[in-house]
Amino acid sequence: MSLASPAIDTVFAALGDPTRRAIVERLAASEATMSEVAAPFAMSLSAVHQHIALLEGAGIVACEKRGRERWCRLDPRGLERVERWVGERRRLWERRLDALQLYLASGTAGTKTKKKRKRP
Amino acid sequence: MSLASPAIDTVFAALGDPTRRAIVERLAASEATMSEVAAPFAMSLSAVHQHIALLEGAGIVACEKRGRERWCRLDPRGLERVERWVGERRRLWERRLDALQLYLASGTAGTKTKKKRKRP
DNA sequence: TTGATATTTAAGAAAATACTTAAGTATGAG
DNA sequence: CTCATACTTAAGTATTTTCTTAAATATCAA
Repeated sequence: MSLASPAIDTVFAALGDPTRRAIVERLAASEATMSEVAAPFAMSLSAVHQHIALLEGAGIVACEKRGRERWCRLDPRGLERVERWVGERRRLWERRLDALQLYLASGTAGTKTKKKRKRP
Repeated sequence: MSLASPAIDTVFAALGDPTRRAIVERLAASEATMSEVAAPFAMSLSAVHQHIALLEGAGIVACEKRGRERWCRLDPRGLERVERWVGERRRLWERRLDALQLYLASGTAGTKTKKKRKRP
């Protein structure tokens, strides 16, 4: 029943493949059955099935069986986790850059890192 | 001289590997030389070198040689592209969900998709 | 029931990745 | 110049991933 979200590792690995990103792209437009998803690809249905299973395991896609068809749709929570992971790291680094800018602008550069130095 | 940014494909593939994400994580904290980056990992320096080269090729990390050391730091633009790609798809799908909610709430459900239907 | 459709599963070939070791090159210190 | 440090590069092995074919299973329709 998978209450815990899949390891972020799994999520990134899933998006690492171009076919799977194309599937995400397709499902961003609308939900679709497996055959519909598979149609544009030059590979067997079985291969696409495996890709979808992987996306499902990563929490990026959620599927539901209706009759003999499997309807697939995007699970925004999977993508959200990627955004958060990437965004957090980027902002962490950018804040550091900003701090450096301030530091350099303050004219303290070249003084090793003493507290403040009242100019002599 | 690489004016164009690397294919989004390359960027996602780069982040698909756990070691490389750990490197990103490390560099989000501060820039570092290759040896410093490599230190915590249980693999050869050569392997880490290859990972860093790949991250560089993907535009996620930017390096600069100072003397005999190679200093590496995060290039926020690489991560930003991932955020954008993922965010755009997620929002596209979520907007569609919202529209569906509205549609269902409007009491039009079950009427196939005619324009509006003034209630009879 | 019988046949067609829509997956699903299993097993293995093929291709791509991640690592290793070993042998380079470049730079700094003495 | 000589030695040690800090990477770099090349080549090959190992593992992982992707994709295929073939043989199920499940559902629908007549």
